[in-house]
Amino acid sequence: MGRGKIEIKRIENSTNRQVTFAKRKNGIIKKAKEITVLCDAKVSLIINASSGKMVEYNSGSPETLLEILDRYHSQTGKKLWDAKHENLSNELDRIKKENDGMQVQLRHLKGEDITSLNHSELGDLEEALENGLTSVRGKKSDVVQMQRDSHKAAEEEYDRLNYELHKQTVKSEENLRDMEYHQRMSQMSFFRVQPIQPNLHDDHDRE
Amino acid sequence: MGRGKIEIKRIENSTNRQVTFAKRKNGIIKKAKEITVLCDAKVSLIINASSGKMVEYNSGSPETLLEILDRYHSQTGKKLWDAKHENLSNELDRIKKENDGMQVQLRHLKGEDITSLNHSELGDLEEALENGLTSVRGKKSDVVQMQRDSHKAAEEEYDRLNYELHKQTVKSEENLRDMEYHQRMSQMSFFRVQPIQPNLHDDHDRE
DNA sequence: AACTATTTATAAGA
DNA sequence: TTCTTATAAATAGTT
Repeated sequence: MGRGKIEIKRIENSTNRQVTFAKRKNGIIKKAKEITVLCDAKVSLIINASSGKMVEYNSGSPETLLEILDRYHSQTGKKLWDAKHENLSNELDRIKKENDGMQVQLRHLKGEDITSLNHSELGDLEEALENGLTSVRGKKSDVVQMQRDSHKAAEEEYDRLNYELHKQTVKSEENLRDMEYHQRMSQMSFFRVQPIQPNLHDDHDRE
Repeated sequence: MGRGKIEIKRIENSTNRQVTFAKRKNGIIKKAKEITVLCDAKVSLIINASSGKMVEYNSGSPETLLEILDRYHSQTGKKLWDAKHENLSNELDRIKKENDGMQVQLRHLKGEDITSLNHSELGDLEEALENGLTSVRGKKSDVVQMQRDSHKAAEEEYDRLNYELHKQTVKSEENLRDMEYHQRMSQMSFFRVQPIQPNLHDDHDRE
């Protein structure tokens, strides 16, 4: 449709190609809008120029695009963006299974849901529980012992301090006694030695 | 473009609308193909009829569509399927945490990694283990009892069958004895009674 | 970016 | 439906 018919093959002239792209791009978008209105259709249209420029047309909101893509996905069964999610999805599945397994184990260890277990499984379970119990009790008694030890150490320290205090007290008392003794002694010499001293006045008087 | 000009508004006549949809849908797809070839463009086109029927056109493979959508995503910054990814990611995190928690619990119940636990936690753990052990032992003894019961029942059945067999044997022996007795009797009568019987011939001879 | 000769798409009819 | 065809619309080449 134009001055001349063109073959449908890549337009080699770059300028020409860009012009044609712009024109036809608008044309397609216009058509998309028209069919949307005329026929109640939902259209998702994304056009990438080789230059990297991009345009889009969505009838309706981005959610509509998502809906369309969802339907595309479910109807065609093609992967599309699932490839992105595949790893995540797989990991989720794997971990969910792991989870379930552990949940069962936990319940068994708590003695729940064990109706379906046979005798040997119950034996294994019992053994595991016994081992756990032994281990936990050992640890617990360690903790108790440690507490006891630290308590004992504290008591010993207390005793030692008490003893020190006592020693100090005794020493102080001794010191006190000594002081009193000396004091008394000095008082005694004051009262009693004085008269014994030669009375110089007397002597003097006598001389 | 047609016999008459039409307004761009919803076509009320359903048949007409469907026809127009089919025609224009083809037209758009044709245009999409053309621009793809002419201008080196990448086009992703998905058209949904209100009826639910869907068509698509992608220049290139589904991966191209994915690429286009990727570019759409990165260029527009619009969410699109990120929401899905986010949900998945969140769930994965949640479950991983759950998993870790259970793993710790399991290790604790097995008596591992309990160094960091305090006395009260150890006490709780011990209690849980004891409960589990009680429950498992109870179940185990139930199972043993059941086995014993079934064994006993089997033995009783065996005894009963043995008794039946014995009865049968005794009966058979009695029958055998009876048979032998009767046989002997008949032999005896054959050997002994015969002579006692009136000898008809003799009688006859005698007569 | 506008123009326009032509081609192409398509609305209505068969 | 599909085909036909008159006509509207799109657009290639030109300015």
